[in-house]
Amino acid sequence: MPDLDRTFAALSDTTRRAIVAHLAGGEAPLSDLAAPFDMSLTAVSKHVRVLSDAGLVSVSKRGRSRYCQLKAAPMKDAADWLDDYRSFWEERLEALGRYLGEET
Amino acid sequence: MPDLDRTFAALSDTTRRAIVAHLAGGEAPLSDLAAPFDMSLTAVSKHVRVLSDAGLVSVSKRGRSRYCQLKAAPMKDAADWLDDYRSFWEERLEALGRYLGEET
DNA sequence: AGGTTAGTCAACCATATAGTTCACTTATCG
DNA sequence: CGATAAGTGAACTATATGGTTGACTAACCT
Repeated sequence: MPDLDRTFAALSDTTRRAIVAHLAGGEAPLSDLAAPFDMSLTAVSKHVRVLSDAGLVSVSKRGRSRYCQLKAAPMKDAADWLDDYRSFWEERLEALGRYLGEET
Repeated sequence: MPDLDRTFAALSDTTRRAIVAHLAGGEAPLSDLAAPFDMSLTAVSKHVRVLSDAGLVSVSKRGRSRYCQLKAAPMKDAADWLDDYRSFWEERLEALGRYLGEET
């Protein structure tokens, strides 16, 4: 599976995006990541594996904990892909704004 | 399914991203979209449906063709989500660059 | 040593995706 | 009218996802 496929797929789940948001504040062990969710630790572990397979997160054992860390590169790759179309949506939304605002 | 879930999921397929790229150049009928792919028209039709369910594309009948048009808003929503973490990855990648470049 | 905490693994279930083929409807062309 | 082109819909297959539970391993704390 191409990298971008896996990156976007990894980001296509609310739980995983919340995990990414959590990790943006610094590394955290699995159990910390799991705490906010009404879901088994196993389920969170699988979400982290999806993120890790996509390269969005790296996991390192320390004692009995698995510390997860957000990785920059795939985030940037996804943002870069979208940025190629930034001019497209900015023009459209500006045009819409002008239409709704009826200015001039 | 939350909007962002569907948007990212829609973008998590190479074929669909290629369709988006094609449509960024202007609207096109399904058969034009399908032409570059070694895949049945039915398959492409299903891809377009995924994009359309995600709000990324609108489809309008004209004659016997279905013209597809790229929609701006969900693209921007996805980019906005990623942008929240832009500072994160820029810092990381800059730090990496400094390390590799060994400047100062 | 014994108990608790952190996490994985395997099995299972339900649903979604990505593709196929075949049959069908519409619309255009001659 | 009849042929062709554009596209949908249904049925099918294979694989992935998102979740569960239960058994297990590994580490830390008394």
